[in-house]
Amino acid sequence: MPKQTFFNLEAEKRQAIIDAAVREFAEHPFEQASLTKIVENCGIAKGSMYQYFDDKLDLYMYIVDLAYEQKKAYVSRAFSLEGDIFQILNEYYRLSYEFALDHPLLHQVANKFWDSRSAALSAELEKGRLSRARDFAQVLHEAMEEGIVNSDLDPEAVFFVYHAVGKELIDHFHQGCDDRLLQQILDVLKYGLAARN
Amino acid sequence: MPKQTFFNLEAEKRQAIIDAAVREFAEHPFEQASLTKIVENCGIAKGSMYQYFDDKLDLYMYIVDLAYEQKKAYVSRAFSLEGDIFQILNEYYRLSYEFALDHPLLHQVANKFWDSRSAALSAELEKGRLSRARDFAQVLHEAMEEGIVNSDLDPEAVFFVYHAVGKELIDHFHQGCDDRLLQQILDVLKYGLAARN
DNA sequence: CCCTCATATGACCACCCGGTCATACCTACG
DNA sequence: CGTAGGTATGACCGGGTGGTCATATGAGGG
Repeated sequence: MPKQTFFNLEAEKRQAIIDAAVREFAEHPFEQASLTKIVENCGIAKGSMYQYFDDKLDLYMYIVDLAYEQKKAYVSRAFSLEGDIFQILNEYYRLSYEFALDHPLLHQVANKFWDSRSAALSAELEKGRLSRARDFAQVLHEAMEEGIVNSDLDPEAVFFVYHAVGKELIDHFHQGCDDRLLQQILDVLKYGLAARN
Repeated sequence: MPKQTFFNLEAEKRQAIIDAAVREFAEHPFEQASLTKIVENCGIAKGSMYQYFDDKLDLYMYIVDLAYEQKKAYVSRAFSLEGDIFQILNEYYRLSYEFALDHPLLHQVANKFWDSRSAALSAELEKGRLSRARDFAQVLHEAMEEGIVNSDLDPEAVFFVYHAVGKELIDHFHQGCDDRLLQQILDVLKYGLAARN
């Protein structure tokens, strides 16, 4: 968490720091991102950064949280949608895509976070995965009870598949992902490969 | 490609270099792997490394290729299997898992390769993806013609899904992956979420 | 024996990193 | 005016990096 000093800053300066950090963390994973470049790009002294944040990790997690807060503002609408699980998933990925288009840098920050292999970040990663799993399990359970989703399937395995495909999808958003392909991919998951009768 | 000098080395010394490099690249992605540590761990001088390889990238690609050659020796059997596409996929991931158990370090090297974000590696990454896509498209096409696989699906989308799930699966092999979960995941892909009648 | 040529070496280079700290600055209050 | 406390600063630290190069070694052939 940033120190109080950071929040005492004039909004303009604070934003300059955030912007520079977002740009750096959008381009490089945590370990390869350079604090030195961030301070150069926002025109403050290296030492000042340590008046605002404990260390590089503190700054990073602040920026990642910020990116996820903004993403949540887009994506959470999907879960309050009236409709079956397939419509919800549809909307979820459509909104994720919209977020990626509107905030490409924040999107990349949030995205690169999942590639982190640092021991210091593994706990945060697991926390994020669990929170996603809970949201998904809820929706899936209802759909199985309603008979919309094949209840022979293992919910854990279903989440595994959606998590994997979701990650890869979101990875590919930056190269543009037409609605058609997105639809086709969700159809593959919906109908499965095996021919029906 | 390594220089001729490298192949003139006594087998034992050559292997020591390979082993040290494999260990380093199994633990760290290309950008964070340290040449200095590699030469320390195999007991040769830093300068000698540059008698054998052009630079760090040259060494890295040699090691990655080597890992993939070994992996192919395991995995290629799946494609010559008599049986439908589902049996082939089954065998493919089972063999991948076996490889990960038998050669955990090579497995990690091959695996981490896909996380590379360096511009210098993106061409190699795309080449690898295309080669996988071709193998897969072949099997998929046949299965669709035989009516085993739902031919309404977009082959590109099917590959996307399998590529994504395959990557995530293989990522998780190092935490042990019981056969049951693997089977369940493949079932999710096979039958799809939507209830059948 | 000497000359040649491939190979081995590690000190060294320039550069980068995250983080620190003595110092200076600035404002507000007494 | 003086002092106190929050803030800004950038030179500096120790340590790391990939890569180079003058020099040494060693084997083979004339």
